[in-house]
Amino acid sequence: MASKSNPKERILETASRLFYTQGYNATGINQILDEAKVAKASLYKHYGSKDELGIAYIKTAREDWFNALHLFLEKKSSPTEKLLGCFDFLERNLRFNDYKGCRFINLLAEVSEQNAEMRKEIVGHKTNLRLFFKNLVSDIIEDKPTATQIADSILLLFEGAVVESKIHLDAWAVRTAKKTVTILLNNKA
Amino acid sequence: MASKSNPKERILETASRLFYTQGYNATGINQILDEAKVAKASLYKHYGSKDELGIAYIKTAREDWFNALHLFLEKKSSPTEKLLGCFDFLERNLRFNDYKGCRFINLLAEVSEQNAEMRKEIVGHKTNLRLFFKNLVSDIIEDKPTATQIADSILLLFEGAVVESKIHLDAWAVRTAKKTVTILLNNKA
DNA sequence: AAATAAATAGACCGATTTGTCTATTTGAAA
DNA sequence: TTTCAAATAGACAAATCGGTCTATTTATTT
Repeated sequence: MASKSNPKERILETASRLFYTQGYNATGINQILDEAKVAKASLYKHYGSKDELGIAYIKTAREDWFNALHLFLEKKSSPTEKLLGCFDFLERNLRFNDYKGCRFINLLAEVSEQNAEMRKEIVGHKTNLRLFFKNLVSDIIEDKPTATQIADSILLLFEGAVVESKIHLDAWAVRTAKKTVTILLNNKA
Repeated sequence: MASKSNPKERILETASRLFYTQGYNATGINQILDEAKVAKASLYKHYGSKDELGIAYIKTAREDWFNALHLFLEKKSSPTEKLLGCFDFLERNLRFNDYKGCRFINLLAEVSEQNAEMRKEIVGHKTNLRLFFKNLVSDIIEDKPTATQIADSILLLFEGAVVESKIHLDAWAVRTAKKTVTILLNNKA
């Protein structure tokens, strides 16, 4: 239960849920305080402002996301299995979150140039995701330019699937993306 | 000049620009009025509320988007040329708008379940885009399941390129997507 | 020129925003 | 038990939000 943790954690957990489901600008400080059952002074003591709470939110989201991915891929052995497993992970996650999409993409739509630190975290996360795919594909395909091209294509299919499943509230896009990844890999491997 | 058009048009033009660059929730009525140099009563006469202005915004954005696409593809003759031309159109557009991404995806991140009519317009637009690709690919690939699979893959590459270029403020994703489309088409055609 | 409609400026409203402050209570360590 | 920090409730502030209203001026039409 979130209500059992300490105030600082409760604030971040509640903010994380509300920022994700309602959006950052549409979520007010007072709603977070109400639902977290925490006093206002506690929020401004642990986090200095709403923006800093937003930064804490996106930073922990970064850690959580890759932690969950690596945990999911633990049992997979080959690079190909891991690559395809990413799309199973994605489908499970999107479904679990009622197709709310990607926290980072959603936030980026709201704070494009406003908060520089938020943007930095978002870009950093997506850069890591790009590198993650590149490293995996490099274990399968020797030719470097080809590996980069395929890896980036997988990235685009991945991101496209996230967005499209949020639009249509359905996971068909993720399965299509996964199928296309196998085609691309069989094509050049 | 926008300042030459009538108040109703000026409101929509200004709102369109601000909603796109700042986000819907982050843009207040008063800023729109200030920059459009229009009285508040004019806004509430022509559009009944901010939400209805938002709906008008996304409806005209729908029309404008496909109009611009069809105009861009006018000279292209073959389906393959048109498919690849979509990515040239995308690159030109994204660059022109300083990589602000997709109006529809951005708005969806802010009003997911709040405003049902906005969501309907967004989903409608993206459904049309999906059908657009499907029809084009169907002219190239006879086998229907294969055509659908390829068309949806192109859609995902397209959407992924939009998102990724917004993140990295660069068009490499669009060019990668375009290249992968040629691979997919040559693979099965 | 008179009549009518459109647009203007700007006061005003209640609600809400982020953020500050005081005063009190809780809880744990010394 | 005393002490000290952490958390609480809640008043308060200044700004902004979307939205309404009145009164005046500008344009258009007859």
